[in-house]
Amino acid sequence: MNIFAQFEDKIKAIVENLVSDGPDAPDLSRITFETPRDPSHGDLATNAAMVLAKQVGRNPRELATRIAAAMGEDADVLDASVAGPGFINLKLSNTFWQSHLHLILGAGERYGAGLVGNGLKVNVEYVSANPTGPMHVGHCRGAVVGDALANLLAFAGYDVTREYVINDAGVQIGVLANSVLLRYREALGEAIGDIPAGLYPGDYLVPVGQELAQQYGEKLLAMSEEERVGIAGDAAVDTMMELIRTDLHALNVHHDVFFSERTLHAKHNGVSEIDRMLELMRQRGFVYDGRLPPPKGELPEDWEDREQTLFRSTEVGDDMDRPLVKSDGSYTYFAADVAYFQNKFDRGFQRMVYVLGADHGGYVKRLRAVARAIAGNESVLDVLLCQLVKLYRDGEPVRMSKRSGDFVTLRDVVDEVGVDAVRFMMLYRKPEAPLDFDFAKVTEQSKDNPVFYVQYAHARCKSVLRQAAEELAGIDTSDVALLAADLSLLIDDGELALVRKMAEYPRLVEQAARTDEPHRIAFYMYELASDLHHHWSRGKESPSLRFVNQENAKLTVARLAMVRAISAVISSGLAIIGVSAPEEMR
RNA sequence: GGUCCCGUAGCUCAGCAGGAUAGAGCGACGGAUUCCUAAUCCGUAGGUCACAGGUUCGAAUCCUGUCGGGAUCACCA
Repeated sequence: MNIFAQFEDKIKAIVENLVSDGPDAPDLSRITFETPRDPSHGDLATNAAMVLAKQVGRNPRELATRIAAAMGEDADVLDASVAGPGFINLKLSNTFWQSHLHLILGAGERYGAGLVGNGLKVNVEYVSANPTGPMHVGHCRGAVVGDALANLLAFAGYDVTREYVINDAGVQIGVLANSVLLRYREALGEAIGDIPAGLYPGDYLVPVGQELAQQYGEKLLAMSEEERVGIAGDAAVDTMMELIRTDLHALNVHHDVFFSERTLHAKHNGVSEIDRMLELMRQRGFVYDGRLPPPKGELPEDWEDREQTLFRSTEVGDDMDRPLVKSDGSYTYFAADVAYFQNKFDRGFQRMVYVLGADHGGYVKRLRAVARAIAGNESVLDVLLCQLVKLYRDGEPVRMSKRSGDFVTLRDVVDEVGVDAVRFMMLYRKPEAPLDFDFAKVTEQSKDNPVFYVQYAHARCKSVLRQAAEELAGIDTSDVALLAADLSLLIDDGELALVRKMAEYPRLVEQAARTDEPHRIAFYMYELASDLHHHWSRGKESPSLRFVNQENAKLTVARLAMVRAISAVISSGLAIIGVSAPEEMR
């Protein structure tokens, strides 16, 4: 339990006694503890009196005084005072913070873990880039955010499955296959000239064509169109997925399941998963045959009014019903997605998270409708919409087109800027804010990237531990020894402030997990690093505050214990972000 | 035109379940290095939280509307 919840429980017990004479039980849910912005207000502040005053018809300050008096009896509370409109400020004893530090040390990198998830089965789907080429820089954000979110949820106690959907069933795979076949003919010695419009021109398809030429010789040319395209498509998708996996690993992004969309289309005894889903939904009244009203405004040129198979998503919150079958008789992507959601539901996931780019914003209502239709409510669904990354080079916007083969790959960015810097940057702003990414600027100024600031703090902690071992003969800096340190020697306010900062971490993890906001971890890491650097520099002016004190081994060990705790928290947070925690930076 | 996201310091962005005097980095200016890593620290300057209403003890935060920017809008994925 985090210390805020701990004190909330304490105060609720007190409050229940104080106001139990009323007719209705008061609503205590809005009572919270915060760390006051101004440290002179104490360690913790609560709004309890103000929240309750109106409910029970009493003066907030009078109520606060009575609650504070009771709170002051608590062994951990040094002082409880009333301030402002009815805040109750608590000053906690040094003993409390010292014993909390002991608790952090005992938990180590698991401090703050496992507090909210309850083992709930969560599916996090992210990246899912089309297997038609290497990943470009635009995929970067969703990949990092999704991966960090999965790390965060797992840390918070959820049973997380990380999933990637391979869109290997649409028309783009046919285009890809034909693009590869062109490269195949090229490999056989044919002059192909310019790549025709409508096909993928990228050089990355050249090896696939060569591979086909080597494996099949000229045999493919003699095959039927369908067979040839099938073989080329399979080969291309396999190779592209290899590329993508390699790129993802370079970005330290990992998935548990690569789910092929084709499996939803594959017939077993003449029936596919989509067929079955459609039948089920038809029975439940969500699928019908009908006509859609034409789009508002200007009619698309190729608009045809026809009867088609529709999903009754208006029934469950969407703006319009959605087509499930295209005019050529094949299923729409949406049909596959409904079946895919059903598939996840059948696999027992209690919560489905989709990490999508902002260009999919219009898709969210549809997904909610699907969740309602299949799971009965939309609370099982969480959509994290990442705004797009605008890429600049020297202040000029970079135009990218996958069609023309002209784009900055994710790999280019990772190789030049470094995984740690890229990941931290992607997480150092909330996902719903647009992100400007100047390639040249990031590359040049990588030293200014906040990731190094945090990593340096971790390296500093490790450095202190090494230094102490060198300077004090016979000192034991093992975790076991530090856990046994006499922490009551830590009485400096700067030291205790660091413990207070660390004590915020478990609640932060809870909130970040609850709101799907991994970026909060990154910001907290920066703050904790800042606090450490600040305290460190105090040792320059006051040598008595330095962690390593050659005259006092016991004090040194106590301080090392605190340093060790900080390194554990930073290391834990960086692991969630997916950034390395270096032992030294030189 | 409909829907979704954004609007906070010169720039890039935080702001925790509505809480006390709105924060950080960069940029600018001024300082700190015989001392556990200066990849660091300290100080100064800089704000009508887009605008207008509403909810309440209290609003950058919640609701409504307006303005501005971005994304998206049958049969693509």
